[in-house]
Amino acid sequence: MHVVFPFLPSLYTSGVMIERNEIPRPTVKRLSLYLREVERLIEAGSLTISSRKLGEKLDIAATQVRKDLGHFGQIGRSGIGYHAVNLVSTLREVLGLNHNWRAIVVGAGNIGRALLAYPQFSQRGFHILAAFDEDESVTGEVLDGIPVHPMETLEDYISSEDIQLALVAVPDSAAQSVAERLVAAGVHGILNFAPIRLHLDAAVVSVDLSRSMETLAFQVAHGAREDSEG
Amino acid sequence: MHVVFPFLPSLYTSGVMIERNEIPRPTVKRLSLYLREVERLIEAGSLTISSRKLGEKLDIAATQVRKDLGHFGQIGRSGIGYHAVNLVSTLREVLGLNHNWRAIVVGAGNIGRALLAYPQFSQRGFHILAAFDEDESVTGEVLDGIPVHPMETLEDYISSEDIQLALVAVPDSAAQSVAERLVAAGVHGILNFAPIRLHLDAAVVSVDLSRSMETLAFQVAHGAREDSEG
DNA sequence: CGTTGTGAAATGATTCACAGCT
DNA sequence: AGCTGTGAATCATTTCACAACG
Repeated sequence: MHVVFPFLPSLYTSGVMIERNEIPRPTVKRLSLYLREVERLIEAGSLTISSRKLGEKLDIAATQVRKDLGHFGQIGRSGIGYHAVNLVSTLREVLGLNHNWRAIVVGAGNIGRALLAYPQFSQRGFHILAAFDEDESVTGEVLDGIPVHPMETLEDYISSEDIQLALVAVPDSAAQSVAERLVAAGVHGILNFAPIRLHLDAAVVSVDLSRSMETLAFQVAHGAREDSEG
Repeated sequence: MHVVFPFLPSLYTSGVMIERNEIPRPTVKRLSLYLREVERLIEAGSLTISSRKLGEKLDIAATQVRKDLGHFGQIGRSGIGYHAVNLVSTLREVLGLNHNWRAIVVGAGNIGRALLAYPQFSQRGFHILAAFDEDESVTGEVLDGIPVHPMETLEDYISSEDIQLALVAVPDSAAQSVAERLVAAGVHGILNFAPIRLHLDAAVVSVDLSRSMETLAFQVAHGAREDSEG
């Protein structure tokens, strides 16, 4: 399955040109890994990074790395590698991380609270501005510096605060209807923690903990000794 | 990439025969979805389930469903579909869910605590028996009915309690060394929440929240309107 | 007629091989 | 020598097409 760039004829922003074509889904998922690893290597003093060095750290073939990065034009230099700082900025640009994302958490149960306290989000430009919950014993409180509002105020908040992303950690039975409210109110992307397939006119990424555990159980039961994403 | 069944010449347990051959990785990841959906359909009164009905619910092509289930022998009936109850038991068997999995959580921070309270695990046969943390202010406590032990007792506990799985939610910098201790002490599978690639002689499934958010950001930034796993 | 199971074809992704640059 | 970029080849997965069954 491919993600199609719907821009015609090309997207040109802050120096990174992306031709109107397709980026394979597996590539998109690796971009995030590359970004994090390049940042680590810069931290460790690297000015320039070869596809081989990057691939070694991540257990990805060097030629795979080059094919992936090749989608963004000829950004490397023969005999040298990739300019580390430029590579970070290309990856951030492509992933959409230059945007300042405004997000909310819906559902202030155990998972919701863990998300409120997750420090990596704000470091990455994902700003969680509020949480929402149905339970009156929690609304009005401030958890980890983030206010919890009642569900009735959801739509008003999303439009007045210009919220683009929502992290949905509500009970399974409520997930579809909550997600519909979010999208109707203007949210464009949802990170879903309920183990159901949401049917929406929006981007959805799901984190399914039971499924991850079952994949793990399968691997252990069958003696597989190999990493995989959950 | 394939998961190879290391059994010769075949695995035969409680009625389900799996020939010694390979099951594609994408198939394994769908099995879990099938199981959950079939359970829901049984709940809703279905005795028999067709590949088309199952596929519709999950947005998976009917022929994909049939190819996937075809790995476990000829378990469907032409003109009828699959016997719902038998299908559940085949899927549970294949996924290794008949086993009573004994697990621990390492790291009793925000994510660790959310995992301790996650009800779906025990429903699925994953029993979390204890948590471990370095912080003395939390060791000795009981969270959601689960005791938190000090890290020094990790190895003894794993071997004496016969722990097979560990959910690792420790700081990034500690993840690799903690995971090594777990595997050395006898753990066979790790669900890893740190955004690093663990190098271990064990099955590893990783849940990477930042990466999921970045994949979501990419999709929103590029106008994709399609679900994906995180 | 609706359904499964399955070879064959098509599609998609990774790896190879190597030309060309530094 | 070490490196990127990329067409070609290989490998993996999905989809098609259809025979056989209920």
